[in-house]
Amino acid sequence: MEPVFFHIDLDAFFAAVEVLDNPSLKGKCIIVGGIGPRSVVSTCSYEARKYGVHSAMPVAKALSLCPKAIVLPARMKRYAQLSKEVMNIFTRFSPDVTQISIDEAFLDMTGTSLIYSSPRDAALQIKKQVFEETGLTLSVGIGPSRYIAKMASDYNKPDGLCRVSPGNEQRFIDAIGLKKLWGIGKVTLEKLAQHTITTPEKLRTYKLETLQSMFGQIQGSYLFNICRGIDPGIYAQEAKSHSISSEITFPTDIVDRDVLFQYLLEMSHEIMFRALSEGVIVRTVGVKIRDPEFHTISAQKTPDYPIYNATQVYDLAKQLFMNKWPLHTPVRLLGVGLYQVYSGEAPLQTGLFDESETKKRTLEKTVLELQKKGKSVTKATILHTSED
DNA sequence: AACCGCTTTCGTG
DNA sequence: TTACGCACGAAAGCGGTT
Repeated sequence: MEPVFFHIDLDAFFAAVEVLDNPSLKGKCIIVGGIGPRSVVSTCSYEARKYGVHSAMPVAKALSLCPKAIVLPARMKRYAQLSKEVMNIFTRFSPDVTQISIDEAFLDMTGTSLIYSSPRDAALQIKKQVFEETGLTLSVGIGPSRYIAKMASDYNKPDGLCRVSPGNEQRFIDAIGLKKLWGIGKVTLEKLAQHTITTPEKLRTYKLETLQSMFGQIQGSYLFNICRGIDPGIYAQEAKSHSISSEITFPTDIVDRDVLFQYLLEMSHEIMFRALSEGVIVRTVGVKIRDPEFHTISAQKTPDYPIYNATQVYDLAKQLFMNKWPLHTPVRLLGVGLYQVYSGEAPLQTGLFDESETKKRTLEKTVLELQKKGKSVTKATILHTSED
């Protein structure tokens, strides 16, 4: 049976939710993003986009382009709530819904022609139900593969609907151009341009082996495929290990080691709390540090034992920091991360804890439960733990 | 040759 | 005029070991 995929993208999602919750904002230039001096735009309303404002732009620059814009802080909890509602609506239309971000999902609609008169009709029904039940608009891309559907949803937005029928994949890719292809960013675009490759047509003149020697094995074959409208198949990932991290860009650069260590401590607790909530095994701890000139370094350590409490994370992070960062060098950004985070099913779980380690682990969980309950407790807990 | 640890780079929303 | 977050995954390249 002929495959049919939908890619659905909520329009200016964060900004749309803010308008939904405060209708007096309707029709205005809305920027959702950070409030600090070094923050960037997460999402902006289409009214703001007319002034050249876009995601990832520094808020200060956005305001110079569009001084009348209203800047609002992100309310992730609220967005997550509405996202869930919308995703639930999607499940009425397909048993195979894959959420890929807070505001995007793939639907495998293969075979649903028996239920809906056409893919277009199904898409219109989805748009209608989501709008009636939540007030949000969205854009739907329909195609013979997930990759094509993803490109199609971007083609005609907001409140868009675009279908690429089988056989037209390559024509469609040519129409949208290299810059808008999923997986080609600023750096790759520039590298392609240096080889005088500026269109998908030109890219197709290169042999697979040539592209692989130019861009590496994986990216070479990726480029070879997407410029022909062939799905690069990057969705089927067998869940291995993942990572949990936290980082902060300071409002002004920090030199004071004690202050930096205090941030390391708080972030260590926060990420280990998340790990323990998931009930996972952690193997690697890393830090990330950026100086005022944007030079960024990272350092990791994988001890030959698993990591089971926040104090361990902090001690390792502090060691890594001290080994890597010269005294008196200002820090713009500081981060801590857990890597090689395995689910409970991971082979490492069994037989690695002796009795006392198990006790410590249990204690840590209890402490972190307390932390959950309030800020004053959080502070006290962190201080207490650090002095132990 | 296969795998592991470490660091950097690139891309996404 | 400049201005540039955060969290995550994938991959490359290197040195090292099995």
